[in-house]
Amino acid sequence: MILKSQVEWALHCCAILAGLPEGRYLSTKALAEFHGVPKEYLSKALQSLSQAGLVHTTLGPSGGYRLAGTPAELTFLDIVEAVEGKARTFVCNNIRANNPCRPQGYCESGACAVARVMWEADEAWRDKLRSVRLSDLIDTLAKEIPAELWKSSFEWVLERAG
Amino acid sequence: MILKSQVEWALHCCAILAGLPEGRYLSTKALAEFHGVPKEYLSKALQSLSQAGLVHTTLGPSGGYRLAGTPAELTFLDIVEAVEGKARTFVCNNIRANNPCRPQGYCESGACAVARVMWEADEAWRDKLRSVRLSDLIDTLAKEIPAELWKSSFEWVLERAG
DNA sequence: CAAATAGGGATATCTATTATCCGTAATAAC
DNA sequence: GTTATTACGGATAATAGATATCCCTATTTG
Repeated sequence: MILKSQVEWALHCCAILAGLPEGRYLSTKALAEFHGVPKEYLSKALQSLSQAGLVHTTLGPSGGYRLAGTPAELTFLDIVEAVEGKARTFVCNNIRANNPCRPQGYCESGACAVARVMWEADEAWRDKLRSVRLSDLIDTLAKEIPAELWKSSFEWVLERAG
Repeated sequence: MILKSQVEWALHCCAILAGLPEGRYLSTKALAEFHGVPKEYLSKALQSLSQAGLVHTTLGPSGGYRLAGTPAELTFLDIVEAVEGKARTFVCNNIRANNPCRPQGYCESGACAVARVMWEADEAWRDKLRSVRLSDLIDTLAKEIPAELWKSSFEWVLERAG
């Protein structure tokens, strides 16, 4: 069970978009080049972010993506769920229902106890992702990335932002 | 991203094995029939449990599986990891390394900040699974399953346990 | 009008999951 | 000892999902 690589791409892209000046947009092409990933496929991830309402888009030359809100309003969970979907990672196929000792027409009282535990773990995962905002990531990156690289990356983006 | 159905099977099988009297074994065939899942494929999941040391096996007629320890010594995480593997659910492909602004031969200081957050969430998931013991599940099931069904299921198993 | 863009659909490729089959060694019952 | 039954591992196939590419359309900028 491994998350799509698009999740990683989307997170990094949002981190870049978070540094974009007000009203500017960055294209799929620029984001793909910056991260060294295939443009066409990255486009699908960005469309997922768009459909989830996390980013705004504009068409035409100088078009592209910008965050729909502030980095503090966007959580890791928002981004992960936009790309990966909101479905639980554990699917209950209710195999207890195959128990040969069950009386005919027996009706379940509630969700399977096994599934409930797995779903609680799933929720713990989501809770953690919900607790980290994009702005937290930016703060961390600002501390860890050398000032020189931070600056040149910002300029690289500005040159291509419409 | 969805867990293997074998995870569900393994959890339910362990719940059954937990009720097995001391020194008795239950075969793949019986476990497969009880849960209504393909015997050959379930066998793979049980082999994973065996390789992880969670269950003991015996060959020959009246052979099969029993828990290696007590239900209180076995956690959900043990079972999930035995089947699903211990690998993290988020793989960092280090796409930050493709940043065109990076100086030649630039060396990472540590793990990517994005990956660290994703891995923390992964750990939160594992922490939750580690906190629930198989004995906890049995306690829950004992409360929720009608006494009649509980008893008949136990007898069904006993008839087939070697 | 021309160029560049997001968006969507169709399609292909690759990988992981799901599933089945068969041979081998070990064990228990007879 | 013989036979039946079992776990185990390897090989293989079928299916689904992830990864990736291509093309067409509508829209916007210059």
